[in-house]
Amino acid sequence: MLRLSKFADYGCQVMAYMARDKAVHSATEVAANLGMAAATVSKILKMLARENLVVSLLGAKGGYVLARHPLEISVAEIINAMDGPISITECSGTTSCERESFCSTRGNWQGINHIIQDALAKVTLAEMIAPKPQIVNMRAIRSRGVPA
Amino acid sequence: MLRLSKFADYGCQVMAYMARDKAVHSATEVAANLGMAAATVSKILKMLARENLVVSLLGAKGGYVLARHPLEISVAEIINAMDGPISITECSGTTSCERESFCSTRGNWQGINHIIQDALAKVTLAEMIAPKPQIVNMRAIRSRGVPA
DNA sequence: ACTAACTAGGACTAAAATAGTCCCAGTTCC
DNA sequence: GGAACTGGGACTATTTTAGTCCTAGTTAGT
Repeated sequence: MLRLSKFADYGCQVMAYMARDKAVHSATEVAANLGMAAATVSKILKMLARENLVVSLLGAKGGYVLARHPLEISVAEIINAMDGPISITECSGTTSCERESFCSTRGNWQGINHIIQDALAKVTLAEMIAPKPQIVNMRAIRSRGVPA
Repeated sequence: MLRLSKFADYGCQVMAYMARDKAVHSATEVAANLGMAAATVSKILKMLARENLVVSLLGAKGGYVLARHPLEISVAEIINAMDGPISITECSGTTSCERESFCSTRGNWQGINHIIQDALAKVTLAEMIAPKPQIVNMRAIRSRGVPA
């Protein structure tokens, strides 16, 4: 139900790849290693650069490097960079919709948004690339058991 | 970033409308009251009925009623009914993708999915229609302050 | 100074998902 | 029997998304 665009997914993969070392990676190189089209990876890296998640180095031998340590980059940031601001519905608060009278639900959507935002903000890139999938939220596991 | 389809949004509105009383509501009536196209509302109610969130009554004077008490219907269920199963990425576990070697991130997506799923499962329809927007998650507020 | 290897940015196209409409068949009430 | 409904699916239009390509600008090496 909650769709994440492919870009957001790609974005995470690219970031995860780059997080493995501090070397400069060109778009072509990343593309080759991830088995993705060069043009697509290039586009994704441009987007990530614009949002300051990666730093671009111009010129020959240029490329991209993570802007921060993987521990300091959250999944929420990556998704934000690729798909725009997190919001589960269109009426995100600023614009008032005509149906507002019926839409007492709005406050709750916003609450839900916050919850999801929080959940994603807590997962760092470092956790994403952990070889053995790390458990994201210990409380959730304690109360519900380990997800299948 | 997390997009909810319009259908899911509509679905919640329709459910919220129906939750106000226990009367039988026809699709046309709901449509008129919510200011939506009759055909669209009809489609939405059919979907909700197929997922047993509303009960349909055939024939003249027929229509729809909530299948359960608003307190026992979660937002997650409504969204599920409209948009299919909750899943933030495409590789939801059963199918293995070719990129699996790079995709050590998968375990974490699943964890994130669970968190979001949980968050939505905790919000009931009754809470959604509460006149004063209820706070969904007290912990979140305590730790971060009331959302703007 | 020239060339090769890069990124920046945006225009553009193709493909797929979404939203929305319509139609016909079946059910029930009066 | 006719009117008022839902059930189900086919269909179309629209919007999003994904993906490609082109031109300009930057840097390293020779």
